[in-house]
Amino acid sequence: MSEPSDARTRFLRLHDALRTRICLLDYPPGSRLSEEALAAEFGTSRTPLRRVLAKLEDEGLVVSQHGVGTIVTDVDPGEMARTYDLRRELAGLVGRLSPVPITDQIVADAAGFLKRGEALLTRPDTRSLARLNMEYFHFGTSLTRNEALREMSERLYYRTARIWLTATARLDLADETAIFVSELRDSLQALKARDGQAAADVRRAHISLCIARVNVLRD
Amino acid sequence: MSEPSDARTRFLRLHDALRTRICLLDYPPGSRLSEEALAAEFGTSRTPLRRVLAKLEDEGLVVSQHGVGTIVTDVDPGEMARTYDLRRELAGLVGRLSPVPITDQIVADAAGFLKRGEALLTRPDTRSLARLNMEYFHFGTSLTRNEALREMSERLYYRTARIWLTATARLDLADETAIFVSELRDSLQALKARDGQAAADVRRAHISLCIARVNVLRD
DNA sequence: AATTCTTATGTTGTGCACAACCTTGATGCG
DNA sequence: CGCATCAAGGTTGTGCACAACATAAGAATT
Repeated sequence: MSEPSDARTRFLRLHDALRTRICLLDYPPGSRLSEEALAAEFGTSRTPLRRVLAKLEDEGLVVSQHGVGTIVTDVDPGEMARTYDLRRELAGLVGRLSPVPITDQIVADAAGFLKRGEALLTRPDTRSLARLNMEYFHFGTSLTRNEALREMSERLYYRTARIWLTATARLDLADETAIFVSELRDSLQALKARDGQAAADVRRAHISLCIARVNVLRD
Repeated sequence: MSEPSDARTRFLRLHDALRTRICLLDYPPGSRLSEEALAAEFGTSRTPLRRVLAKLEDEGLVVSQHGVGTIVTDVDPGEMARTYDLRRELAGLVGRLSPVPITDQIVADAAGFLKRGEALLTRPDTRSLARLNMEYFHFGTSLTRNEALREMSERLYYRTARIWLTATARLDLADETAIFVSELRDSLQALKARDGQAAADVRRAHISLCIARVNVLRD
C-alpha cells in the first residue's frame, strides 16, 4: 500500500528528488544534467527520465537545448522580484480562500516546526534551514482546501527557493535563521488563537520582508 | 523567421492545438485520445506527442491510465468553484502587480474586441463566442508585466474554460453573449480612462458574476 | 600567425519494437 | 442460468538504436 511502484509513483519520486536537488543547490544554476547519468543512477532508461526533465523545464527549473544539454536555470533578478510579489499575494489568499479550520493537530505541527527551528539557532546550517523552510512551506499551503491555490503556490515556491538560499549564503546565516524562527513563533501564536487569516498574514509579511532583504543584494 | 520548425516550436504548436480542441469541446470530457491516431494526424511519431499529452495531464486537462487510454477530464464542480475563486483574485492582481501603462494601441485592441463581440449579438454562435473569450482573456493578462501572474492565470483559465462553455450551452447563449459584450464595453471604458486597475476590477466583477451563474446549475 | 574548414565527441530529439497492463467477450464449468 | 476463467485485442509505458545538432579541438590554408 505504501509502495505502489507503478509508473506514476516512480515519476513523482524522480521528479521530487531532482527538484529537491536543484532547490538545495546540489545542482547549482548553470550546471549540466546528463540524462544518461541520471537514468543510470535511478536504474531506469532515458525515456521516463526525459519526462521528468520535461516537467522540470515546464516549471522553469531547467532548460534543455538540442545538442547542448539540460542546464539548471539561473534566474533574472527582475522576474524573481515579480514572482515574489505574486507569492506574497497568494500567501495572503491562503487565509481567505477555503481556509481549513485550525485543529489541535495543526497547532501541534506548528509547535513542532518551531522546536526544530529553535534547535537550528544553536547550530546554524544552511542545508537544514532550507529543508525546514521547504517542509514548513508545505505546511502553510495545507491550510487551504483550494487545490489550485496550493498548486500555484508550490509552483512559485520552488521557482524562488534557490534564490532565497543563495541570498542566505550572501547574507548572514545566523540572522536568517533567527528571522525564520521568529516567523515560526508568530505563526504558532496565530494558530493557537485559531486565527488562520492571521497566520496567513504572518507569512505574507515575512515574504515582504524577505523581498526587501533580497533586493538589497541587487547591486 | 516565422517558422523555425525546431522541436520546441512543433511542441508548442501541438500543445496549443490539442489544448484548444479540448477547451472548445471538440474533445468533450470523457472522450479518449489515441496517441497513435494523433501522431499520424500531425505527421510525427508517438514520442513527441506523448510529451505534449504529459503536459496536458500536468495542466489537468487529461489523465493517462496505463492500459486504458488518455481521457479528457471532467471536472468536479466543487474544485471548479474554488478554481474560479482563485481566478477572480488573480484577475484583480493584474491591475496591481506590475501593470503596463495603457497605450492607444491597447485601447484600440479593446475597441476591436468590442466590435467583434457586438457582431456576435446579431448572430450568436457558441464556438465564436468561446474563441473570442479566449483571445480576450490573453489580452487581459497582457496588461501585466508579471510573467508568473500571466502564466498562472492562463493555466487556471484553460482549466475552467470548458466548464463555462458547457454551462453556456445549458444557459441561454444570447444572454451569455450579451453579458460578455457588456464586459467588453465596461473594460473599454476603463481603458479609455487609462485606468488599468479599473479594467482589472471589471474582469474581477464579471468572474464573480460568472461564478454565480454557473453555481445556479449545480443541482 | 591568423583564419577557416573539418572532424571527433558528446548531447538532446525521434522512431520503432516490445513489455506491462486493462478491458471485453467468449468459453467452459458448476 | 450464473459465474469464474481465460484468451484476444487495444492502450500506455519502456528501452534502445539512430538522427539531428552543437561545440571544441585540430589540421590545412592563406
